[in-house]
Amino acid sequence: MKKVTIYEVAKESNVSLATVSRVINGSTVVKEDTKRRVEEAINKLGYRPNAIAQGLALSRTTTVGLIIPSTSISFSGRVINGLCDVAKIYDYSVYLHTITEGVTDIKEIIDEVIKARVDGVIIYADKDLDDSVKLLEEYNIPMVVMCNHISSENICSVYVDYRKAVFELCDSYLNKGIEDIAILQDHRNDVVSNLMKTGAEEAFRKHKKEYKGYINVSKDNRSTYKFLKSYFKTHRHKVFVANRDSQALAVLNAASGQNIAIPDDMELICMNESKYTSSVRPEISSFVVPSYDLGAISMRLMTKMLKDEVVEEKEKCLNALYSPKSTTKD
Amino acid sequence: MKKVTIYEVAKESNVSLATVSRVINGSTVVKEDTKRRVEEAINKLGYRPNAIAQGLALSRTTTVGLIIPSTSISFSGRVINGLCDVAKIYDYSVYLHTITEGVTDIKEIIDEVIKARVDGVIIYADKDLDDSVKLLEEYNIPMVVMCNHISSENICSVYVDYRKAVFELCDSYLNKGIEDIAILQDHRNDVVSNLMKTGAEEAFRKHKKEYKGYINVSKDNRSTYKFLKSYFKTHRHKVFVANRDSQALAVLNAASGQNIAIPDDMELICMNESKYTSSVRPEISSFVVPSYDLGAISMRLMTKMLKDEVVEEKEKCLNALYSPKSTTKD
DNA sequence: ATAAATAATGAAAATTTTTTCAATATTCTG
DNA sequence: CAGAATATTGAAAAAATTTTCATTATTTAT
Repeated sequence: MKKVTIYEVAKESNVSLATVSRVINGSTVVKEDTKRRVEEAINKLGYRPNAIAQGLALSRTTTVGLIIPSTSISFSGRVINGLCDVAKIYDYSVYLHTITEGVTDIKEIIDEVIKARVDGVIIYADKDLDDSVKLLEEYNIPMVVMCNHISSENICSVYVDYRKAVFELCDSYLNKGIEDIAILQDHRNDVVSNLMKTGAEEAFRKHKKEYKGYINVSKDNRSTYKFLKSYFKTHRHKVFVANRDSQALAVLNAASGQNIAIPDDMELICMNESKYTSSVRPEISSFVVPSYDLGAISMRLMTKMLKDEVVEEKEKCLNALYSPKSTTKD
Repeated sequence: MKKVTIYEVAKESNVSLATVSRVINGSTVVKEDTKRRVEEAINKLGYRPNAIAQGLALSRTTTVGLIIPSTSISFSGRVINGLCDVAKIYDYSVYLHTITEGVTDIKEIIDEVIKARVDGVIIYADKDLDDSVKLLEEYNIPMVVMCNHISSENICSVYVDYRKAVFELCDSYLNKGIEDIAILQDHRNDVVSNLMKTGAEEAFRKHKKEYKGYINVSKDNRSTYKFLKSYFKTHRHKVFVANRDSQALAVLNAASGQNIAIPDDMELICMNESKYTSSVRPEISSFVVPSYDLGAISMRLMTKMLKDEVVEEKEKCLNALYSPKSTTKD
């Protein structure tokens, strides 16, 4: 089972390498007759072009590096899906590198990606990855940053406007005279939490008030649940905002345990809708975050940069759609 | 910003290409002094080897193609994590291709993977992908098949033994004289459902009974929920087994709506534990499926094949761990 | 029918690396 | 110190493509 190269195809069809190459790429016209001969040879021999050799000859790999944290995988999963689907449309391949917090050396990954000569890099950069972006910037490679707004000559960014989401949420409650809004904060200190913070504070400022409803918890859902169970023995809130879906479930369970009826005693809102927040009972409100789109749009922007199309918007802001708990009882 | 190649490094450090290559790869000893000179040049110029050229010269890319369906992304997500983590340890990169059912043309993906000259392919092959495996087989490329047991010269496989899990589950209930066990079946007709079927049937056969407790539902959770809501008006079961976590939640919600107490009136068991099945109330039992391990082991097997280590077991069977609902109230 | 224009093809260089084989330099042995 | 043995290095080929420039073949216009 020897490997068949362009040479064999050339010999089989009695033409030169150049002509075979032309048939493969459709770059120049070749006579209908020779084209057919070459194609027959390709099929007969089962020839598949070698992308590595092509990459070398063209200094182009039609490959995009994706660097993404492995936490919150169901979210990143949808991002990856969107990204891959669009990549496929534009004939790009995806080089995946996941980052396991505290384990992965990001410099190594960047080295890897640069070595692989990907045409561009898409990186999911919540707070922790800020300096990776800077590191990559030095290579002057086209980049799309997800989850953060940074842009420059070679960099586009796509993010979800959690600030606006929380602002509007708080604003509407404040308009109704409700100001007892709790926001769960874990200690990730990531972009999302910070945007939420800003949104809440802006809303309260608009109403000439100061926001101080943060409830600090750990990253671990189980201990968050335990904490809240005792917390609810002494504290109540009209509105409770959680970031991730698993946090929202922890709140829900802790609240139910203390006979806090949702939504009557307390509104529970999750910033990231998932199939779980939408199927749990009692039903809770949530923001539908366009995670698939986040990936899809990022990749689309990347293809634009790579194909030298004009990128009219270098920073793309996506809205989270508020989806109040369904009131219909089916 | 011109690109720096091995030539520039050679010139800068006054040695030949060959010597630079030797320093980079540590393949042969070079004099300590020259080695230092070369390394200085590499740092000074910021040289990064070109993996594409290396790939061409070596006919080896240290790259593994991963083909995985995009459905059930939180599960695949963990698989991907395990896989990437192990890949990193052995210095392999991952070429990701997701398959969107009904959208993606698998032949195209296989073409892509072959073109990219990956060193091996790992494919998640529940039923639908059987023929892709056959297609790939023709290329005689090292393969690991996840979720299915196929093995041959060049193929290893790793799967979770749902058959055994369901067998033991049913057997233990039958031993207690409980035989009213319902199993939810959607129409995916995938490997997992079939294994579950086999397990249940074997257990019942062992007790000289015939199993016929399947409840057929659609793939869509929302309609499953609606269906079950009316189903429970007229039917009751002692034990109810769901495959995916979202299905289990649908059962839970439908049952609660009909005042079926879990676990007192009905035991609910989910075959795939997730952070949701483990945090929902009332608590439900579930099998912990080692999805991370599934990916990690697959990649480890792949590295063994690629490094020509002996692979003692070509088929690796993983057990799902039964985790009955926690009885401790924290 | 011939010159001019155009279409189709091929030869060879270029892409960046590894590796083999040969050459040179160094160290050792007696 | 000569010759042998060994260590270190370099020249060139090889990997599979694309592309430029030149050449040959064909068509068009006169």
